[in-house]
Amino acid sequence: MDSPPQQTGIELGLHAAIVTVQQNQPFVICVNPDGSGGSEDSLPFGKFTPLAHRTLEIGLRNWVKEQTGLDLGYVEQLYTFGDRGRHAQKGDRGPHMVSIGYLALTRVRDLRRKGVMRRCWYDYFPWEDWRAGRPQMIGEIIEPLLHKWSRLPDEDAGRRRPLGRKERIRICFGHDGVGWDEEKVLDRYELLYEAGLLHEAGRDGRHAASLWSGLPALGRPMMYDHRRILATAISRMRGKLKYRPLVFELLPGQFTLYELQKVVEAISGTPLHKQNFRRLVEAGGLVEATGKLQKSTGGRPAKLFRFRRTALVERPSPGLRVKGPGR
Amino acid sequence: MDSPPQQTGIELGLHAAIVTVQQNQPFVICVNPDGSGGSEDSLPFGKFTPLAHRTLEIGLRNWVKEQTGLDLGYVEQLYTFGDRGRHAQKGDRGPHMVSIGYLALTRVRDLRRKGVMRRCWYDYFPWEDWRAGRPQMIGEIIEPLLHKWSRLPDEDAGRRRPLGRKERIRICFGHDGVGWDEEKVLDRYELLYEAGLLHEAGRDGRHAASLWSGLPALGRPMMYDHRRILATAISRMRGKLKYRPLVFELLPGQFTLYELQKVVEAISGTPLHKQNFRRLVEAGGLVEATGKLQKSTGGRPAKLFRFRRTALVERPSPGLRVKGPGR
DNA sequence: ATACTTATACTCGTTTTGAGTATAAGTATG
DNA sequence: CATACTTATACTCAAAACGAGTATAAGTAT
Repeated sequence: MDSPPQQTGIELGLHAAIVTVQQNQPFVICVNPDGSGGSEDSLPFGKFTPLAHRTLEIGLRNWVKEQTGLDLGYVEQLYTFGDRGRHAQKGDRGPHMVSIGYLALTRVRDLRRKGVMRRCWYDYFPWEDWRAGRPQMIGEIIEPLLHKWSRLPDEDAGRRRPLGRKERIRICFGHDGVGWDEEKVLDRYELLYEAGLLHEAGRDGRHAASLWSGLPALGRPMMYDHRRILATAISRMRGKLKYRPLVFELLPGQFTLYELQKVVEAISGTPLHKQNFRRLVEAGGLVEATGKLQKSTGGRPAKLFRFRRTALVERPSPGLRVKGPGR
Repeated sequence: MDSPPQQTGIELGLHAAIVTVQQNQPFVICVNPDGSGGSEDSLPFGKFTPLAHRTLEIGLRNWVKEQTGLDLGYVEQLYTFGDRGRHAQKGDRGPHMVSIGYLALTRVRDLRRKGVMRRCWYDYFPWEDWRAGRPQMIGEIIEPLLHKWSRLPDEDAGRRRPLGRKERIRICFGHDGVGWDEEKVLDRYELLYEAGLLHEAGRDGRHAASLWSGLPALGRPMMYDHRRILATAISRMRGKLKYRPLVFELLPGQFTLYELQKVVEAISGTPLHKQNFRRLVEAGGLVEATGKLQKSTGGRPAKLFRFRRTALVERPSPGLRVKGPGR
């Protein structure tokens, strides 16, 4: 017998984008559901069960602990995703799935759990890494395809879209006098999604995949809408970096200013002027010298610093007001 | 017979903090469930039913339309609230309620619907309006009570609370060299809540209301956790104002720079230097003169301006980088 | 000893900001 | 219609912040 015709209810999923930085690379922690097979990467996630978990965040922490063995430190809610068809991949007619995405920061050193791994987030968003200059793929692959798309008929024009496709491309990818805004990670993801250039868009049936036949994959795809959640996480981190001392969650207790800079660059995806970064940080009062030195720099030993927790009390928005390369 | 022992499921509520500005006052739109009786104000809200609504936002728009008659323009998701006991007021053992809060902006002129009204948001948060200087109630009522609270034993100390109560009070209310940060609306709400100084805290059972017997109500309470949602909305608006052209959603098509300033002041709750505000706005390129004049100023006629939609294309973060009075 | 590395300090011209003063162009009042 | 009063707008000026360097310090590798 079939299961009874269950009233279509709602299930809440909790999803974590767990970020860590190592060797100057920003990583996100992934799980690969079928062991290590060919399936797509997925963020750790699980269902919220109000009977078991007093709060959403506790539920998230439990799922992450169970799936990855990690105890999370800093956790922040990002966004709730609830569009119908989000789980179209499954094709099931079960209860409607609504997902809450979280950003978590950690300093994890090794992941021993099988099926759990970290991956550089620029594997998923190669166009977001400007540390070595503008990525070639933007000019060579993305922009030509987007401009082709911008000339196709646009059924959405006008309706809730104050800007045309061409303008959106300019804003997102920075051209013709518009600068690159490293915070627009989600906008860029959504533009590429809408243009049908991402693998996920095919699942959604939004655009005939045939339109872009032979398209090289733009970044590594993820399960469901997990890449969108990750894009949201990166956007949030890049923005919040500037007015909240988030970075220190990713650094050890003591660090050199250059290490700090490299972490900020890894997250923001832009190179920074070393001398001015140092001036900014020291003037900001977020940090204090420990009196010790780091010898293994290869050159002059660097002073070690620590985060001044009390800085939170002194400054209205204690972040690293870094600015990218501008236009 | 009782209803069958229903498996405790999840219900998703959609809540809207609808903001509008009139006569230099920021308003939020409320509904009073029992007609216009003595019951507490509530934000428009309703259940998300995936069968009826394709997306969460569509669901929200429908509920708002049904309850208030308003067609919303700008809508933005704020936060998802899911703690157990949020609806403790009801005391029911039904399905667990999770709520998604939204911020909406509108230029509504008149609300004709019965039971629907607008109310100045500083009725709920009188300590947030610094336009005429530091509100007296902070020094005379809030701070004395908070300091009394800070001397009580703190069971949370250390655990997930890097800062002590005294430091949190200083950060939130700006004292001893710490400036007032108008964006910390939610932090202040939560501090007052934790201290048991808000009416809502009594419902939660967190603090014996008797501790503060004879306490004058700190701001007007709202149903459930609606005041927390409103605090989140105000925080978000005050922050986003600075890097997104939100204000223009609240202004008519044409406006003088002084009107623009008054709207910004109403939202941020701080006074601004008129000449510098004008310089900032004109330099920002967000606005262009229409060539017409507003005569009814009482003095020299003011030029009328309009929002330049294309400014979005030119600037990386096109907001009004206003700064409050600082410390 | 010499070249090379990285860290740190200082300089300098430009831009932005805070806080004004000065002037323009109306209305209200005697 | 002269005068005071109102509000709008323009301009000034010193302080601070910023972008892009040069200079110097203190190590390692050969």
